[in-house]
Amino acid sequence: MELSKNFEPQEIEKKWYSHWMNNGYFKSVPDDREPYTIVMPPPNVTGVLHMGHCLNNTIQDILIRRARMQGKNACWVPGTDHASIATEAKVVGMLRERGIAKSSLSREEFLAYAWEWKEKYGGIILEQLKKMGCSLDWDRTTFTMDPAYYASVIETFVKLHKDGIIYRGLRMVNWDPASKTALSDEEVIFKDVDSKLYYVTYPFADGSEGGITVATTRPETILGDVAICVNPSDERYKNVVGKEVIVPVIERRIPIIADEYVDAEFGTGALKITPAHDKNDNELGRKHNLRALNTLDAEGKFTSEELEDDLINDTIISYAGIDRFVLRKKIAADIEAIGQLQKTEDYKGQVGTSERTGAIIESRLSLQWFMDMKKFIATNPDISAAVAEEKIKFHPAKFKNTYAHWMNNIKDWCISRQLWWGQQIPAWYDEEGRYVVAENEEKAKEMFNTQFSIANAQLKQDEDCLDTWFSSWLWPMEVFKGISHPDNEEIKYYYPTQNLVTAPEIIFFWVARMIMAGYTYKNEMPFENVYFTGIVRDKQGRKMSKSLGNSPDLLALIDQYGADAVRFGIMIASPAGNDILFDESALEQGRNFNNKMWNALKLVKMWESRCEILDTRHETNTFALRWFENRLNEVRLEVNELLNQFKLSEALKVIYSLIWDDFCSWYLEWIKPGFEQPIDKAIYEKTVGYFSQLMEILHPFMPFITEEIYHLLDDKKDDLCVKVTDVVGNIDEKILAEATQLKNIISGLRDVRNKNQIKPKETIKVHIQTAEVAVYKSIESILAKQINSASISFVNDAVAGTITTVIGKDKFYIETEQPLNTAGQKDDLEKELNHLKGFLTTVEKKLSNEKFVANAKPEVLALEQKKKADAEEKIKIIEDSLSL
RNA sequence: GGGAGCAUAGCUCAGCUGGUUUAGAGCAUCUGCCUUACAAGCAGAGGGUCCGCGGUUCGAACCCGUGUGCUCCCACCA
Repeated sequence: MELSKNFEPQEIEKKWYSHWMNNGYFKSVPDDREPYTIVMPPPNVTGVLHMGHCLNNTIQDILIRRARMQGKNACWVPGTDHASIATEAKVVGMLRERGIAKSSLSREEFLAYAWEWKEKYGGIILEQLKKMGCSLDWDRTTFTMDPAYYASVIETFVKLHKDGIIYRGLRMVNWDPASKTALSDEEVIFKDVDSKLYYVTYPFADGSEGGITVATTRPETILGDVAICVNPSDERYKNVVGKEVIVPVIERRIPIIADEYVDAEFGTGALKITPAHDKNDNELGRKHNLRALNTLDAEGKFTSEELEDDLINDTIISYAGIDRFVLRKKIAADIEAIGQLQKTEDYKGQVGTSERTGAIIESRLSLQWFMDMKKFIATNPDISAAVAEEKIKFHPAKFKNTYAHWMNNIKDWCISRQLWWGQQIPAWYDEEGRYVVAENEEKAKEMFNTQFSIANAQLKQDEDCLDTWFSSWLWPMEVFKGISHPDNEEIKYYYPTQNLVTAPEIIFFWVARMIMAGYTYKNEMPFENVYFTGIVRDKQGRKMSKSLGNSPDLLALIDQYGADAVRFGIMIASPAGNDILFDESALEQGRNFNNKMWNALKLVKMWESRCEILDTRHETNTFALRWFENRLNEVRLEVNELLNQFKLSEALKVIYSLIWDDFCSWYLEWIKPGFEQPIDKAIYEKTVGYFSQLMEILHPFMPFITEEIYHLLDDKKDDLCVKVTDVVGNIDEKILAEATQLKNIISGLRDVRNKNQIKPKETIKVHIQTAEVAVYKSIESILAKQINSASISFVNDAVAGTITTVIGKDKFYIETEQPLNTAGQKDDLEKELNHLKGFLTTVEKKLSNEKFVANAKPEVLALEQKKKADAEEKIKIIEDSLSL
């Protein structure tokens, strides 16, 4: 069979993915093997594949393929997340483009559009993962709004409500005026902004001279002011506490009160209190029994609905419907017009923004559903202990602290969203606003009957739906129906899962909450290890984003370089938890690696028809065989160890070097027969075996090319994808050391050739002066071939008229036609000599130090003595050479 | 404001509990090669005050202190 010049991934990748699928290799059913489970972090249905997914899923695929090859029952579960707020925003946008307003639709009509959208776009990302070679059990694909999943979320809500952990209450929440919904604290992102501090004077109500000046960044909230607060120990304001002042524009009389909360150092030391629009103000308001007057509607526009009639004047009527940021400037101008704006100052502050819409968050008093997290985590001490005690291991471990800190400062979780796309809150209200929480209307009616003695109540379900994360926290259980059908065979077999691979950004959103849910509902951790990936950035270290246009099209990259090369490129420089700087040159390196292996295959295949049973050359070649076998085993142990520690990119580097350097550059060259010469059959067969093993080790990282080469090497019945790896045998350290020495000699003598400008085709003659002639017997012919030497002989004395070099403890005399560059040789030897002398000095210094000799461990001391002896010996050899 | 982490070759990073040859790899660079698997390649080479300063120690890239510069997380001082 003719092999193409370079590796051509496209067809081969397609071929193998369908082969693996047709054979059901990714499918898992419980059996008597040890399970190895990963649940994929479900991407949003709105998503398309980007570099972050690529990194994340490549890592998972490496782990799961490795487990499969370790003989475990590997199960990797795919799925998608309904992503309540993100998806709803997309659907609303899509409708707007079609000229349909969400407000013109009923809930049912809107949801019909949303499902239509989900069916159309929701599966795209999963299809893209197949291109990357991800070995997911597709039959298990789960969606967080599948009927059973939906029911399990509702059931969880009902249970937690019954236990008094979920409650409904009027609280200050983070309000997103763009999507008109409440958000949890985690969904608010604080950003630095340049703003202004406005100094506004409130005149005294009794008409006395002056007034009190406050500094505020938000003049628009003045309309909701109910008090001015100062620090009780602030001398400046001692006399005014208890007095009343007039709020500018709205002309409301409000008291001056005192509270320790106020920082006398900030601004003027006087704080205006707006309980309806600020969390801290709200607390102060409650403490001091103040009203909360809301002046902004759900979209962040001014409304006078909650103001008392007598406070509404013409100016205020003219504010109706004005957006908060326009209003800010307008009110500032109006206050300035009446001479009560003292000054404005530039101010650097922070504002909270919505993670999804980017809108600036309003603190808003709102009736929402909450989870009492302190109470919840107190129900099971394992929730806090699991990570600290490393029952659940974080990689890298530094995220333990982050987790612990969050747990210790946990706040109530606002779980209701004013959205339709999601699990609708199972609370049922009658006309008088009484409510019960139940799985369905029928049960709700029964409850109304027992609780309120109302038969056949007319009930209406809560309009709102639940936070997306209130469903995804059940993911590792419910993908195996562990909530909807507890104690089924699958959940018993697959749970707890082994690994979670995810981004540190969602440690609170998701990881922490899965741990809580896992311990609560299964009394068991959801996963043993959490591998936190870094953020994929561009070459300059910038986050990849649509607006910067620095986010490459992954599918185009796969087309261009092949999936294996992309996987290689993204993995080669991505240690756990570190950001990765994505550079297309890494993909080139991956593609080049493909070609390297492909060409090695071509070389080996060329020999296939030239196999003969040969005795000549065989003896020295056994050195290459014995060495490579041991080297292979050595690396297999090392890779195994690295993978156990989740050092994936380290492992890949080691394998890369094993294949490129050890196998291609050294081993194949050592056993390579001369031009059109036959190769020994035994050597050929061993080589095919080694090559197959190399493909086996690399397979989890680069599944397609390895499977292809594995099969092209010889006629194999099995597939690499499901091959179970053998145990590594013992390692012969002696031969590894001898090979290292041989490599050093080859490189050293090649360097001599280079420096003396001996042309590659020109042969040399080498005379070796060594104490260990026997060692050279097995490597002699390899050495001769590798340095293009016509002959190798052993001598006891210097050979005149040759180039002399010292490698290790042996001297080499090189006979050549070239004129001798004695000066250059001398320089090199002297350089080496200086280095050794410097080294010897440091060693001698140590050894002559009494305290070192007294304190150092015996093996350290022995080592230093050996270093000294070695150095002295080498120095002597070089000095001998120099004297010639 | 609180906490965590990082700083090693031009770039990206290894270097585990202090001693293994006066620091390693990949990429990039330079030199020589179209050598019969591979120029997307081969062979070889150069390149570092291990961020600064101080300390502990017989011995520090590694431990401690301090300064500088980055990064991230948490926290609504209006």
